[in-house]
Amino acid sequence: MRPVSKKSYYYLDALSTGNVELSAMEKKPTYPRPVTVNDVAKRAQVSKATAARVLGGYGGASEDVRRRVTAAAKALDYKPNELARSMTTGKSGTIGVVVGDIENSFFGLAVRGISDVAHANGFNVILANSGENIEAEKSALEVLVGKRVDGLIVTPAHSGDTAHLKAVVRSGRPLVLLDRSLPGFHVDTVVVDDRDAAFNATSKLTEAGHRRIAYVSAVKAAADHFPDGSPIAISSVLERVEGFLDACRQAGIADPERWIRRGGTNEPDRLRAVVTALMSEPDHPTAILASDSVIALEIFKTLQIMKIPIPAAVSLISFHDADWTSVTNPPVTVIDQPIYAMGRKVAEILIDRVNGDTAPAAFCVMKTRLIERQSVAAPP
Amino acid sequence: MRPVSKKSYYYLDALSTGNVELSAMEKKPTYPRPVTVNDVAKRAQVSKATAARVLGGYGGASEDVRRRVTAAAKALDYKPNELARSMTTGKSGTIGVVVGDIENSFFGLAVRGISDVAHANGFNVILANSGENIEAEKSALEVLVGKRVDGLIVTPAHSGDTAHLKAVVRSGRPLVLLDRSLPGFHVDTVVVDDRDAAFNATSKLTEAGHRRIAYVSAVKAAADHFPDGSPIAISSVLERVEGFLDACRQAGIADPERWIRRGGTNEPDRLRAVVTALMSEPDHPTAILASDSVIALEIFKTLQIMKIPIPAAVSLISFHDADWTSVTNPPVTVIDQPIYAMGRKVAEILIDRVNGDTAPAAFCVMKTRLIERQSVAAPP
DNA sequence: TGGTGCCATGAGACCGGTCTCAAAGAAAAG
DNA sequence: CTTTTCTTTGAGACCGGTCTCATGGCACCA
Repeated sequence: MRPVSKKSYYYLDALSTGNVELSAMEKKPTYPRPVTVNDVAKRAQVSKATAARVLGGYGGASEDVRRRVTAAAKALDYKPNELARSMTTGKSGTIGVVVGDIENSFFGLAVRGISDVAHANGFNVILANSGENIEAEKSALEVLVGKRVDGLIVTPAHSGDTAHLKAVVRSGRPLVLLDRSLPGFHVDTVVVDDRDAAFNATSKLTEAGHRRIAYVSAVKAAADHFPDGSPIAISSVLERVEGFLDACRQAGIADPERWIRRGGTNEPDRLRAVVTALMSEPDHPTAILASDSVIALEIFKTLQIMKIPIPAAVSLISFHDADWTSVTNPPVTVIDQPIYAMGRKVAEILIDRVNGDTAPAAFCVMKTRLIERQSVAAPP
Repeated sequence: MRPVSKKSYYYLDALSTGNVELSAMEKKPTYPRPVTVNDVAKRAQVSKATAARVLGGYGGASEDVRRRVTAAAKALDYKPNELARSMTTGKSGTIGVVVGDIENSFFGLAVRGISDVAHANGFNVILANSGENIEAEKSALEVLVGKRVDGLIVTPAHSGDTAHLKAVVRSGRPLVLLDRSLPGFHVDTVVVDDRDAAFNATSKLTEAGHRRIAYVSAVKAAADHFPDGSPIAISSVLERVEGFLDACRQAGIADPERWIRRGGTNEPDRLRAVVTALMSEPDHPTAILASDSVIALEIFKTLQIMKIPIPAAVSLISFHDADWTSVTNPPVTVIDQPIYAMGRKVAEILIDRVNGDTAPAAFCVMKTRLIERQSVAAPP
């Protein structure tokens, strides 16, 4: 027997086991190998290096050669292999974005802002969803770094666990935080004035005469209550809670913490239970502040089911001027955040960094605005 | 309230002292070169090939070597370069998705379905937005193919211009169409029964006694009217229009085409103008069928502004059971599409193809369901 | 004890680009 | 006409993995 090459061994194995895969493979049409610079070069009668220069648009070349190469490329339908290109240049022309919940229109809008700026600057966007889960965030980051993205935009799911983010910064890859800051972590950050926003909204409620005001947030946690010993892990949530509490205290409301509740991301059932329980208490709140529009929508639905009229029995204010908030009955008063602008801003900062900007880390706070509609009234 | 500077742009470094990371950054980006298999190999005292085998998990290796390499990798914090890996294997572990409008919750949900299946199978998703623009679609495709995605999911923006899609198929890269089919283009496709859905919804309106029914679609075009000589370029739109017309004709309505209108994607002003014009005609329609939820929302708002009561003066049915449709006043009757399931299905088909499935192209039609709420009544 | 087959390992080609460097040729300067 | 400078071009290394192939060692068997 002659020496058995790996190939013929595979072949024998397939035959002896009656493997169907092989016959499938045999049938599989053999697609043309994608054309490379080398193919173009040969056809244009120049060296690989020369062809690469005109194709990649970096070196000089005579008019004659340039024309020949371009013609050959078109004739062969040459498509550059971005992978190979990225490998030598070290640049992928891609930025990675990790958001908490892609289905939340807040992130949808922010991502559009990011994409618009990215594409205008010749960058592509790889989007990953953490589902507000820190482990998913870590693995997403791992993948994006593995793909050698040029920079990262992240809405960190947890401010306690930031080793993976610090590792990114240490490796020299630009990172910008969106919507949430990380205490003690000096890196470019774009957020809104969450504290002011919550303070203003809550003040609006206290001024209307409310004394029992609930704050319902989205972030999943072990317990429903915030003041349960479990720390608040997201800066924007913390800021909002503080603004909320400040406004309550300033209005002389005692123990406002008791009305703070958490729902869960993508867990409408759980949130509904929380709201139902909240409103079933004997001295239930007369006003609710919702931390985002999906929370608010669920609260709205639940109140509707419970036949609790807005704003007659309960007033409602929500973060995020989602599109539906103006068509409900009543339309709901919201805190308008410049989300699209935030997306643009965060992408602009990132791209500057990718292009070599070494200025000190910027902390960018954007203003919000209260849009008063008809979901706020005096308490019953 | 906490003072916020007008420019809302702070330099943290100016406030904090002695930030090591940043002062290092001010110098030059002399970051440590990322560690490679070679580095690991050297540290573990084995050859590059051996280290690569255990790191890549493909070849065999003795227990001793395996342990040494693993330890070295951990000590050096080795992160594989996916780019390099993809280049030799030809597989990137990534699927590309091109949707019409990422902000439309229809696509948001579908993308979540796709992502869930993709990630469960070890694939990553690169998302691109065509904005229903055929040129943007082409360029997105170009980029994704350049990045050597393993497969593509596309919602084609135009059924007349499909050369770029055919080129993808010809190159052997799996492609699956979502939500829209392409006539004469035999490739895996996942759609809903648009024609039936439109027929049923329209029938519901005719049964309620309506004779003047408008169909408002999202797709941008040169003119407002469909029957203007410009062909309908998207299969699902065409199917819906046909279902709509069939139902009208079956109810004995003459010239139903006159009530067909187009808005525009991401052009609320334009759509509002269309609706306003439509409803300002002397014999304006008494019912409207909206082709998706963002269209419906805009129609809803416009009618509200015009003080045209729903359903007293005008009945409304919309495609897509968007979350807000149940909280409006009145809640709107919708055609529920299994969007998330469609996303999952389309990803499953694609991944099967990537894994070598060579079965003939599948055409998958999913059923819709009419959810009756309170936006339909008899005409005034 | 030699043959045989398997396993572990290392050397080096390879993927498809970029980039460095040197040689050849052309134009400009002396 | 020679020297210098600039431009155009080609040869080949390189990026960081994968993969083929050859080799050396060991177990198994007659």
